[in-house]
Amino acid sequence: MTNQQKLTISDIAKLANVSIATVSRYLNGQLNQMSEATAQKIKKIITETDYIRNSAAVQLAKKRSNLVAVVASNIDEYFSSEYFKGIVSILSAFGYIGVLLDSDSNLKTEKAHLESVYNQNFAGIILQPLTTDSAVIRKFLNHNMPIVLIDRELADLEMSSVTTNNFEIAKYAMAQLSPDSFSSVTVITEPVKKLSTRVARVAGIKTVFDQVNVIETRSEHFDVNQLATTVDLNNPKNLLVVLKERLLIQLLTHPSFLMQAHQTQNITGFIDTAMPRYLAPNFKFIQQSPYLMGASAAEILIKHLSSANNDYQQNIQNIIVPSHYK
Amino acid sequence: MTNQQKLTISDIAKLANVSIATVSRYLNGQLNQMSEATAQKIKKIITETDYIRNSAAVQLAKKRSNLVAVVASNIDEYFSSEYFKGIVSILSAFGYIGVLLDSDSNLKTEKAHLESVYNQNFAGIILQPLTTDSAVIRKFLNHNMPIVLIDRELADLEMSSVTTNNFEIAKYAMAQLSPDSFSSVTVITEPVKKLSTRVARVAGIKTVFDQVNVIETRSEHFDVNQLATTVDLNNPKNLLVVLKERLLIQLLTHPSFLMQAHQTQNITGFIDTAMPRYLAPNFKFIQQSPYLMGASAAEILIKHLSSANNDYQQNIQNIIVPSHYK
DNA sequence: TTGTACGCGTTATCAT
DNA sequence: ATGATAACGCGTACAA
Repeated sequence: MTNQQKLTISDIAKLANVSIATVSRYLNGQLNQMSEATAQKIKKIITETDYIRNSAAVQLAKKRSNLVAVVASNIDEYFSSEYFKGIVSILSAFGYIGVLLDSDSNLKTEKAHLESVYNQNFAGIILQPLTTDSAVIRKFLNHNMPIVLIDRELADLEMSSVTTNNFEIAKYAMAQLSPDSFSSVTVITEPVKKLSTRVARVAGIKTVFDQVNVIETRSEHFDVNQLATTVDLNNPKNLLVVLKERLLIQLLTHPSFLMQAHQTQNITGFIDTAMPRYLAPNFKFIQQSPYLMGASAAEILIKHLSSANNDYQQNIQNIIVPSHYK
Repeated sequence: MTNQQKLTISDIAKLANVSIATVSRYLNGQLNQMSEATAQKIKKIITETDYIRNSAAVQLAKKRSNLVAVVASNIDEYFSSEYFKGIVSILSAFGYIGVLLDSDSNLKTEKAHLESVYNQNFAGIILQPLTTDSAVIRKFLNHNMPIVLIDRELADLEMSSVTTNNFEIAKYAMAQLSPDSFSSVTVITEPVKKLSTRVARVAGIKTVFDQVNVIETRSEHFDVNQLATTVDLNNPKNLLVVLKERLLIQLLTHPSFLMQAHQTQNITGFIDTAMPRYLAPNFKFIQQSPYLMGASAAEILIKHLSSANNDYQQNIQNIIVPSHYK
């Protein structure tokens, strides 16, 4: 193991018998500003010595970073990893590198991350917000750090965002399920609070059904047996709508459901993977497109990044990536 | 939206009527080196102006970064997100921030990430390697950039790692399944190649069973129906061992298995979540502890980070976090 | 085509 | 307790 001292650009310059300016130009791809010979000379030295730039110095001099923070509400969700992949695919095409921070469904963690992102001068941030308090986020705008929201919006602050058509698709799905054959609906969801996503979904459902019973639970503590004590899971006149895939899967894998998997559909929900379809091949679900959402978010961010300093306001976009009931 | 220019430490110094040295001391928590009065004065200005340090400059001056890269082979796996959470929990306690890069099961992507990590001067890296080529990684060692491997090892290079007891637990699980009642074993796995994890698991199985048929597939293309044409899934004398949770779930949700869920166990596998247990409550599986593995990896990295420059070799640790058959 | 010299924002050493 | 100032490593006018 060779323990080389850190080489600097001036070391390379000396070794190549050129000035640091020339080396710097080489490093920045300005090859047309130098003779082929010197370019080769420099290239040789650099590969031989395995030299790498000090990116802190680069950032300081160039006044910009190429790191984009992606703050996910909880990476346990398949949804997160999928949109992250979408984000990275776009970002990397523009020379940015996307790094994932996990809020772990914890408001304090999210706040800490936002603080970090803020301090580490990332070039921009894509945020799936946990908080509904826009004050935490305003800071980014004040400091001209581009931000785009994904999955969820914030009520009282105008900024770029990528969401899905929660309200419309919920409404549409309900309409497809021949409302006449159900007398009531039970919605199973994580706590609705003010989260735009969940609020919109419930609202969409309520446009079709009058009798809507919303049951809030947390997936970590979700117990189907206990649920069965308050809800008649086998009542064919009661439609179950599950707003989160993990909860849906737990329901579908419950023995009472496995038995009736081929009967008339009396359960549906929002899904991100194909797994619910394995469990109930004949049922329809509301399928989101997280990868696409991520890609869109990244595209918007790139626009903000590559536009002049002060026109964040001008470039604000609110994109809706539709989900499908199928 | 106020469009403030970026404040620097010297701006703060002027506003507070002190020198930049004093402000710098304040920022670095050396409060005992100044009067209470000046500390308050500086604090006031900083909060009022919402000043933040330029971390590129800090890094340049301090010659160190507080970013740790976590390069996952594919974040679709629940396994990844779980160990990432474990990593972050330790890292953040030491003031480091962990950022996740996703290789997306793609060797080229992994290589690109390693290159990035290398160039962005992160403080260290935790890698779940896709490659079996240690040359790619040797560079990190050469440049004194601490690295610890997670989940998988590399044959020909000595470095810190955290793995599980793949061989032993596979062997143990086989022994528990009363080998006499099975005449053969079918192993279903993603391509084994040289991946240490899969190799060890298969080896463990083979110590107990002679008749082992290894079927390689990719989870994206996995088709249970097709598998059924070559393997008799309902043969009670044939034990199915699935090395990857996602494949296992697809098998368990297949109609033919749902029917026999309460019979004698003729299928098992490696799992990371509770989902397979929902599907087959009476079966036993090999459960890993990704969160713990992540935490261990981070602890090792911290040691490398906080020890002197040149003794990576001295601090090499190879930790095994056991999995359990239950 | 190539080189000199200054600036980027902060830390840390040495004075005072 | 506080201040002046030389690094840190690189980019980039401006010169040559």
